[in-house]
Amino acid sequence: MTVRTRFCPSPTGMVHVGLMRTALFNWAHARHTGGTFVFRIEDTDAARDSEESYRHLLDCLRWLGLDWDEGPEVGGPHGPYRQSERREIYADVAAKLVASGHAYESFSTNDEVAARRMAAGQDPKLGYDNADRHLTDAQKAAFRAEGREPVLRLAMPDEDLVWTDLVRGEVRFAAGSVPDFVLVRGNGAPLYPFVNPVDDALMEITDVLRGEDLLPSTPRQLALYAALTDIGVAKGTPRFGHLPYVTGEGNKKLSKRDPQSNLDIYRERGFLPEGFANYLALLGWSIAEDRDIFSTAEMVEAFDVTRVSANPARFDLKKAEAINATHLRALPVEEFVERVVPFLAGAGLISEPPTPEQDRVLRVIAPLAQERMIVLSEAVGLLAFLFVEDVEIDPAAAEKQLAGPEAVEVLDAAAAALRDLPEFTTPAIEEALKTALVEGLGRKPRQAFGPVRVAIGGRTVSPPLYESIELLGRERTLHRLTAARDVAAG
RNA sequence: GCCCCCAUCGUCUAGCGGUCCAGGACGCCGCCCUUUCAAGGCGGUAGCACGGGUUCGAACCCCGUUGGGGGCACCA
Repeated sequence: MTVRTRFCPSPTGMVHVGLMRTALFNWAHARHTGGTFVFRIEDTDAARDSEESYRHLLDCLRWLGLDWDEGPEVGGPHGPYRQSERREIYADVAAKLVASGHAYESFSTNDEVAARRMAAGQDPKLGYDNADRHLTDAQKAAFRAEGREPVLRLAMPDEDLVWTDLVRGEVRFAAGSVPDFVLVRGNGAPLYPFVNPVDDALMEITDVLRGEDLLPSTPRQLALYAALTDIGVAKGTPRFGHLPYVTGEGNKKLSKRDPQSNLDIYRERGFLPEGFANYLALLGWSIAEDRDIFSTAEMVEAFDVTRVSANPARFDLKKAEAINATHLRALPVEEFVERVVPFLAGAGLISEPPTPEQDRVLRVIAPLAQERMIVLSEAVGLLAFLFVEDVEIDPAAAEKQLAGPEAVEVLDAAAAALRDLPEFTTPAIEEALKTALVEGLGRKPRQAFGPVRVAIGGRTVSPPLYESIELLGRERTLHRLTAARDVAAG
């Protein structure tokens, strides 16, 4: 039987990195096995769901490079793929469950349940006591007469609930440890623990990979599946695999509150989709003993759910950055330029698309910039000096490099050396500056080039100096040298 | 309180009974290269939570302890 996995988020608020990891694993599992990846939107909570969040979810999935075979905007044989459009289905299945005796009407209020447990000397936290399982028609009529609206509960079987988890092996819950749970609210609204398995069954999902937080609800789903299979709605029970948490500082599950959990910040900083996917994959999975850099295609090739680790993984920004930097450096120059343009344009440094001159400059500087960046947004600070008329000199850099007569002397000598240079090329510039500053003034390279760098780039960190000067051109270079000289002279 | 999950360097992990006085990566610390910052090269630091078994032999299997995490809604 071919594998069918699914990703079924609810469109509420921001997109969580842990959620994306779950999507990635489901997708990779489907792709590795030649199966189908289904995308379904669980928008049954009108109060929290939003259209904007829905769109954003699709956008994030596509950004990461995860395509779906069935789902919103692509359709498929099991649609619709938004739960808000599937209401009648749930009502129909619920009715069948009641008719077949798997589900029943329950009138007890929480207070009544708690009171009964207390009276029996039990902990009220034990939950529902299955008291309404065998209500007579007369009793039900009496409750209705009081104006009560029953919820629908599933009658749990009296046997251990066991499954072989794809990542954890055998997991067992003792018979009687899970109370009959609510499928449909008193007002007729179907609940998540009901609609989720119903949709999975109808969409013929074979492998459910989801967060560890849902592990305790699996026994209920097993029971539901058995009932659904009995009434012909499901063809059987899927395999389950519970993925470990992605945690933040202090081993706590990365919360929605934690800014670190928002995928947007990584996109905005300029993580590459393949770099971020690579890091996400490392959260619970490894491709080989001595390797951790790989493409998404290589992940698909090697992915095996069975080898996913069961222990929680801490999200480590430093490592994520290191992985991304490696991918960034491996990018062909053309592609690097293409990806960096939106960031430079967004900062107002270049136009989009770049002018021919901007493009020329970018192509020259790209390989030099590429190897000293970890995320694309850094290009803005690193390359701004090439695309403006006058640089703004960073005060800290000025204080460090543009203070006193020594700096004035260096800047004057540099200007003099470059003013009448016959060929304004990188080797000629290097030669001229070394001659003038190192030999001429007897300065150590460090002292000689520090002030020049700040004059040119406005900061102490920049791409290689001579290349930068050539790209800048004689006029702007001399102008900046003079401007910096004035700063140094006080 | 009840139920469940997890346990190898600071972090992510490899290890699926002998080839492990435990391998890789990030981080950190040195050194080299060097016009800055990086990158790159070389080297270093650091770990099988504890206690019992099983076995000729355990990081690997079993039990317990401890520690960490999660779930117990007419939310998803």
